[in-house]
Amino acid sequence: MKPLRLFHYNSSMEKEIFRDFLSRKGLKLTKERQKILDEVFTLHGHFDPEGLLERLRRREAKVSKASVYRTLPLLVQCGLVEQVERDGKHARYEHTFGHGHHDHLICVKCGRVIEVFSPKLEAIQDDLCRESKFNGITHTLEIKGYCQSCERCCLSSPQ
Amino acid sequence: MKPLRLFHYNSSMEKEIFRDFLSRKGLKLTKERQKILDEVFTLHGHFDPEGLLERLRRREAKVSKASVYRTLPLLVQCGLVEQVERDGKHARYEHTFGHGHHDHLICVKCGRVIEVFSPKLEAIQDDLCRESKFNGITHTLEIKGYCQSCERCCLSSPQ
DNA sequence: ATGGGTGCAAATTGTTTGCAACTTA
DNA sequence: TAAGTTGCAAACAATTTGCACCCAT
Repeated sequence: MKPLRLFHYNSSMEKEIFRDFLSRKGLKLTKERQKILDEVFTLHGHFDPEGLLERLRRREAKVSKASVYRTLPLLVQCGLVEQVERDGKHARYEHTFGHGHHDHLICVKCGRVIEVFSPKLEAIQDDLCRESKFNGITHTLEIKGYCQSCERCCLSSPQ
Repeated sequence: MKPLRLFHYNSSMEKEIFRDFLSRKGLKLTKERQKILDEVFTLHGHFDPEGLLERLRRREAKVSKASVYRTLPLLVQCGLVEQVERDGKHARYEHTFGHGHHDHLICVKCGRVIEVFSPKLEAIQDDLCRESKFNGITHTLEIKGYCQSCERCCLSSPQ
């Protein structure tokens, strides 16, 4: 993990990671998988399969919906992408490599997402895992509530 | 909130809370809603709409699938139930009243769920919200990894 | 060349909804 | 009795899958 930080961020690193992962499982790095990987790391922030597909279409990239749905779990499995929220029916993802781990404050009124990070919080989670003899790999923390502007303008509205 | 702790836990309290919530919104406490509420507080642990419906059927309770799906959001809205995980397609819930807030360590190998709680962690979350001027209402923390027994026996198996 | 991968369209499946009849406040 | 609620079945929408052809390794 450490050495990576010494280099200038290189956009082909995630491709190498993905390729390694695939070959270790006897799978292939096809053009479609590459296009999907590129798009995921080009866009910053969260995305859902639908939106990703749309972005791919808006460029040249001809990738089918099925391939998007088949590739996302692979990206999650090899740790390049995380599933961050599943509100209603939509699964939402974000890429994690070169992005840094963080948690989310989600406004239930306007949907805004604020990214936060606290080393102390990470440390306490390690403690919790240790106490339960649990080998924690990843975690998701989502705090739902009201962001500043919704708090200000909608205080007394119903719901 | 305080007075409740002074009494021995009384199974009708959640009913009162639900009734109050409903009447405040001009809704009614129907037999179906009561049966659903009872079942949710009878079962301990997590559940999904499907499983809840099955349990209801296994007793006398004639409640339709539609009513289950229509009632669960109400229970969430009034704070008696929380949505805790959404893995694959299934939404999972648990009741919170008389149960105490806690977070989850989820084993990705065997699916076991360990409940944990840390006041320090809660406090740090409050800090995070304050820094972002965010009014946090609820939160969900899920740490995924390997529980002790899966760690022991499956260390080198693929995936 | 061979085994995995793709696109398409059809199938699945969890969840939502329209509606006529029924209950609760 | 007025307004919300139910059950049913049909509608939806996100995701998955079968299959014939295609392409990395």
